[in-house]
Amino acid sequence: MHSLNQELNERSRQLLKLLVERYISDGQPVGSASLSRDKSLGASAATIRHVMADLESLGLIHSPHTSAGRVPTNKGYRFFVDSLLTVQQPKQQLLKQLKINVEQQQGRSQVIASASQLLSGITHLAGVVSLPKREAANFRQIEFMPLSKSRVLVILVTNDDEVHNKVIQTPKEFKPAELQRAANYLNSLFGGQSLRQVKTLIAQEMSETHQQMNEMMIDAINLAHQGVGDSLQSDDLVLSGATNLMDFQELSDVSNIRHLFDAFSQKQDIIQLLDRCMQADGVQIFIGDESGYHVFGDCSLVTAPYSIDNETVGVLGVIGPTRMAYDKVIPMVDITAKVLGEALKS
Amino acid sequence: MHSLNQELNERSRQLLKLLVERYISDGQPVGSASLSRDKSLGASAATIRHVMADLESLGLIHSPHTSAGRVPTNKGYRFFVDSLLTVQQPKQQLLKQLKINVEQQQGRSQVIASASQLLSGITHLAGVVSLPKREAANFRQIEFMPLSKSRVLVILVTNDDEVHNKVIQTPKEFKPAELQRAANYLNSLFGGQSLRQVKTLIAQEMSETHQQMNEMMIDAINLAHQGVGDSLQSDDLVLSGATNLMDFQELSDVSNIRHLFDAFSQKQDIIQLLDRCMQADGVQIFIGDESGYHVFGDCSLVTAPYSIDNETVGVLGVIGPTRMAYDKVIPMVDITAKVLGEALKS
DNA sequence: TTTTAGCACTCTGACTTGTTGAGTGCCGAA
DNA sequence: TTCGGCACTCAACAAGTCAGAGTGCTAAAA
Repeated sequence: MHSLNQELNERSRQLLKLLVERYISDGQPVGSASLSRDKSLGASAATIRHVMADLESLGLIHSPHTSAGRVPTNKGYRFFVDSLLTVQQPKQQLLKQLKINVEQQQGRSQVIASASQLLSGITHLAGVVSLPKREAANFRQIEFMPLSKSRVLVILVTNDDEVHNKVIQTPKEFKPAELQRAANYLNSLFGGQSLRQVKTLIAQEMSETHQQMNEMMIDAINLAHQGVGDSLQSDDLVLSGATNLMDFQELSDVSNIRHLFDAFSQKQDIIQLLDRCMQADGVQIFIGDESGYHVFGDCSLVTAPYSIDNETVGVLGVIGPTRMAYDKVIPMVDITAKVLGEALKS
Repeated sequence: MHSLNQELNERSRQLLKLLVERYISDGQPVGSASLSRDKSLGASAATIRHVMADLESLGLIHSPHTSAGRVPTNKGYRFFVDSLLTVQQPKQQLLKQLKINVEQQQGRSQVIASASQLLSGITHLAGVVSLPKREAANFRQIEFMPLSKSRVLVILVTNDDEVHNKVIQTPKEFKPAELQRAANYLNSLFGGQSLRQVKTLIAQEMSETHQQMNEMMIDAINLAHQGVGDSLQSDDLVLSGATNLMDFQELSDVSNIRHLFDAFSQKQDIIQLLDRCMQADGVQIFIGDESGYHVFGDCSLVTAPYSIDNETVGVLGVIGPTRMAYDKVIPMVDITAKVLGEALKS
């Protein structure tokens, strides 16, 4: 099969574009007569019907029933966003407003929450932001606090002023002074490096022959291993405006909504899905079940990774019905990712 | 108006009880014929109709339309749960299962999440647990960490192994050693006391004449004031199984569900509502909009406070349609509160 | 060969109509 | 006070009608 681009002549593409746009704005199947009224095509309803028949045989549109107009298929949407879509650049004013809103928040979690809310508020869809990967954060300070004989509380502070804590089991009892020394040692060893580096450093130290290390250092490394170890992949996400999705009839049967919200409270699957978008460079779009996630049968997901200092640390995006205003959503997701990255830098 | 208890004779009460039970189990308006088939009443349909007419004029039941059976009103439910309900004691085995499930979790938040999930899982309704008030927790240790010239990170560890942190602005620049001294001082001063006590202590110290205090102590108290100050009412709640509510037809029109879920993601109003239940001693029930919260128009809320060492620290409960199996939900909420309190003690 | 008008056909959705069954209120007898 | 009987009401369902929108096909026009 050769590319649709070659298969379709200019008029067919124009027609498909018009049809998708019309369906997105009206939500009703669009028929030949309605399209022929649009002067930009300059063809009669009958001609349009011919073209539509072609498009249907190519699987780009289909009829819900005999005498309803046509509706884009997922494949049709895909072709539309890939080859036909002209995105609207968002107003400069909106960008400014966005920046102000996000940057006036204080605290990492506030900034992220506001980004998510802005996404959902402006698009009237559901906004989602994955929390920044901790691996990218820098090690600032570690402290140990004895809780009981064999339990120690590890407090890890990263340079984005976040505090992570974890209770670990220790093989032996440590005296406060020992813990203090271990912390001092680790702080001088790891201070300022990224958690990813720290992790590899710990792995190195543990595998090396412990010739030039004294007992305290060995203990310290072991403690760090337990305390820092799996605290890296604490994935989570912030979801806003999920209820916006209830306003769309195409999703509005209760069982559909139920599945969707089950997925939202599950989180796990969505986190995985977003993780897959971390690799991509710019805006990425999943239409319908392209995500391999059947719950999104009638939904699309528009995502963009966001980065701090050129390093991708997370993903944000918008979830909505396949029938969404891609021309507005895509740039919105795009600039929100940039704004969020900027805001997190400081 | 004298009490309904006097107004109603035994048969009327039996009938109301039967009617509510029938409606709760079937979800259909229940008619006189259907009730007369129940031998326990021993009255004909016509007689039952007379009684029903009385109950209707008292506002305890009503007809959705001329020829549909009767349905309990909120007032009817209220009378039912207050005077007619015989709760089922839950099986011993369930209690055991519950205990095992909750106690095998590790970490406060895990324990709470499991309690919420069990509530929703067993009742097939929405479970909700408010996080324990921090005020009840004991002060264990405080640490200060300089972030920049005028910003200090306060780390507060409580005896339930929870770590709370907050960035505060300081009027002057502190040297690390100064912060260390301040922390030491505060730790020796407050160690082991409840945060509520600590709070009053701080207030006292600040209002007293600072005669016998040196400058370090004054700084320390000021830092503590900022760091501990409003960290007390960090209210939050854990909600599970909200999607269960979508299964009930009486709520299943989309706009109803939307309002309900808006409220859930809002959280604030529900937190307030739960807070009001902290005062109550045992299980408390809000039927319909008795809560003063119109979103719950067709919902009821069954709550119970839970306590650690005889001190009430939080509230848990179940949200469901007014037509819920109160006889099973009430004891379930009751024992879950006890189990949760126990589990949090250790 | 492509485009167009015309036509018969199909399907949905809104509306009407009739029927059934459940339930009610009232009345008069037991 | 209780009960059976009776006329009445209403929702729910099924079936039928109708207008409107849209289609595919065909034959004529460009």
